[in-house]
Amino acid sequence: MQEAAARGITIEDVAKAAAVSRQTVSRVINYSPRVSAEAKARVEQAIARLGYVPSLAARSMAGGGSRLLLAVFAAPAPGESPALPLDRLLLSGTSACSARGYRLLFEPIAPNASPAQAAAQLAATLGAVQPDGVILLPPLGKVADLREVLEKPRRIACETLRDNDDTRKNPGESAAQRLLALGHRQVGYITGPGDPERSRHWLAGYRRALAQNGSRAHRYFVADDQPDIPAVLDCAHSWLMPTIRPTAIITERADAALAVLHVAGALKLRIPRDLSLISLEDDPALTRSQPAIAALHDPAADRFAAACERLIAARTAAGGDAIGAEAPSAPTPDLIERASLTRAPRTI
Amino acid sequence: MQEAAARGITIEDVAKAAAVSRQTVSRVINYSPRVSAEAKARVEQAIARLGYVPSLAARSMAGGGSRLLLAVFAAPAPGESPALPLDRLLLSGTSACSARGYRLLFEPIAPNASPAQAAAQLAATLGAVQPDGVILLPPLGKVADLREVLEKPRRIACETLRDNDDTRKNPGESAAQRLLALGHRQVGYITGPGDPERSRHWLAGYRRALAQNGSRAHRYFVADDQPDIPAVLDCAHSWLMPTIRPTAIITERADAALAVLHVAGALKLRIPRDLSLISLEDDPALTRSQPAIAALHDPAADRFAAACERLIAARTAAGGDAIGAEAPSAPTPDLIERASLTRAPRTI
DNA sequence: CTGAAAGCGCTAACAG
DNA sequence: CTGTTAGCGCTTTCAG
Repeated sequence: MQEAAARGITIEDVAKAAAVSRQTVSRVINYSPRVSAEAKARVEQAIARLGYVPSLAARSMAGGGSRLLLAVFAAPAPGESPALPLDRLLLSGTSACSARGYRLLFEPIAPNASPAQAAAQLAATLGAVQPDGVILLPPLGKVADLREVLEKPRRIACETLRDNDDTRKNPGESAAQRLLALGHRQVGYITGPGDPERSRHWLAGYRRALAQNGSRAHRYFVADDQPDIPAVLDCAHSWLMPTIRPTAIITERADAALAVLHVAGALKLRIPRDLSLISLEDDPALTRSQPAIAALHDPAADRFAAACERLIAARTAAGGDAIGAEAPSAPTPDLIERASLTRAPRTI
Repeated sequence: MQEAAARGITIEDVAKAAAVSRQTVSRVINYSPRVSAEAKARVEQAIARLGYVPSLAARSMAGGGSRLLLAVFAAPAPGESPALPLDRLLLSGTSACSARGYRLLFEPIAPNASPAQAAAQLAATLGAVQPDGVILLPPLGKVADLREVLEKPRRIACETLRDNDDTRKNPGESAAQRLLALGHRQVGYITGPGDPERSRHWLAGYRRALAQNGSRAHRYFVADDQPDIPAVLDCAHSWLMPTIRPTAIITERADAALAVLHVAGALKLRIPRDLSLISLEDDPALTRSQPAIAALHDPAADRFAAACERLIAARTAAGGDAIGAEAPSAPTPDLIERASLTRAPRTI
């Protein structure tokens, strides 16, 4: 990377500098094993010296694959916030791709588009970009028209990131079960703003877990439809003020957990001794709070990165040439235990 | 768009179907004026019928421009949250680009990379992608090595999105001035977690505004270094409890504004009659709160989209061919007035 | 206004 | 193991 000059330097220049043919250079940059160690060394040196970088466009055109992945997502309606943690997906996906020499392109589907329109839009992008793989982000995995477009002209590798709920254990249920295992019976649940359907689903999981353990807290300590922080504060206060109160609270959102933490503090309740806390959404702020608050790990970003890796691996394998791709990183545990968690107190 | 089949259909197919040469088709899809209306119509019809979409790679290779824009940003260190509203940038940038047939690629620069390493990384990407333009997101605009890379081999059009602070009126100052204009003197300021340097800068603006108006509130009602919601709640409570209290509060973060709103409610203060509120960060939740909270509009996404548009327009103009690009959308006002704002009460 | 020719940088086939 | 020969689909340049 000495010269770092990238534009204008072609495979031809490298071939000349290394005194080999273009093909040999091509083989080297494509990790073909059929190159002598010596030639390979010369080529690699020339590449480094010249600062050669293969052109994506040329590779794509010559049939070597575009080395482009396309992530398709539903654009939020104006004024709405996206249903996906787009920033985290961008970060994890991009790094997964770039580690393997791939690039990731995000394609929004207009929020009000019909399935047919969405399919047409995707088809156009597919034709223009010719990605090596496509990831359908939720809830697009369910749209049949889109999947069809990926099969029709030429089958394109496709990964579908389903809603977490399809894969992950129901977060509400997981959290509740953990708390129940710690002996808690009076477990509260506070929903957050966001996709109401998701909330309903998670809440149902929580209710299920509690019911199975004979707790009735889910009849009393459930705050449904709590959009903002003021409401959460009110709710927490009304729950924690009386003598009969929850010994543990689950919140869907990180800021809600923080709010509960504050109310507890104001009421002289010690965390976790008097009250255990779990947030269903993780956030750096939960690490810094006093005490730190346990949270469920959202695997969306990890699974997205994994999907990218699979897509890339698929093409690499199909190409036949072996390239030492690092193993996908180990999965993170579901629940990140932090100081906000402890056994239920003896007295109810 | 009848067939929507995109792959495999080339300019050649269209030319045949329209009974013209490839060139004429090329001229049509590039909006060249030198085509007879009749030929143009035939071509356009053929394109629609066949579902033809020009290949980016081929266009790029033939020298027609890659129709790719590259947005370079500093990746946050692991565990940190990004300094930029990446999701909003992605949304606005992507839509600005796709409206003109362009695509946007995000390139993270490793957080611990030296300027030289960053430059090498950018050079590599430049060589591979050959974008028609590059946007350097803050704080990368200041890195000389990066700008140099964009000049050296072949000058690449570049827009630099500077920190808001460089362009926008200091948000802390703006908000304070608005409040002062409304007659407020006791104006409080609550920082939020995030870039401490930014906080310092905004806070300084607030202080300046107050000092120029002879208020001393900035000596008493400033909560610096308030990382989380619990702390904000404590702070708001301690300010609003006494008889001598601020008549207006500025918060850097939306959730902090919501927290203050709650505390005020608990203390039976009516908003905005007893307390005016401005958040320096806007958020949909501020619309839904009771009452809605005024906020400063963050122009980052708009300016990013505008930068993309400029880059595209530059290349289009250079190409010489006229394409009717819509005028960039009108700028949004700085301060979004909402119900949380009113004149200061007569009594101090 | 239209067409023909040439080539962008690379990789898939084939030979050697 | 290496080199040669063809294009990929499009745009440029140059002729009509």
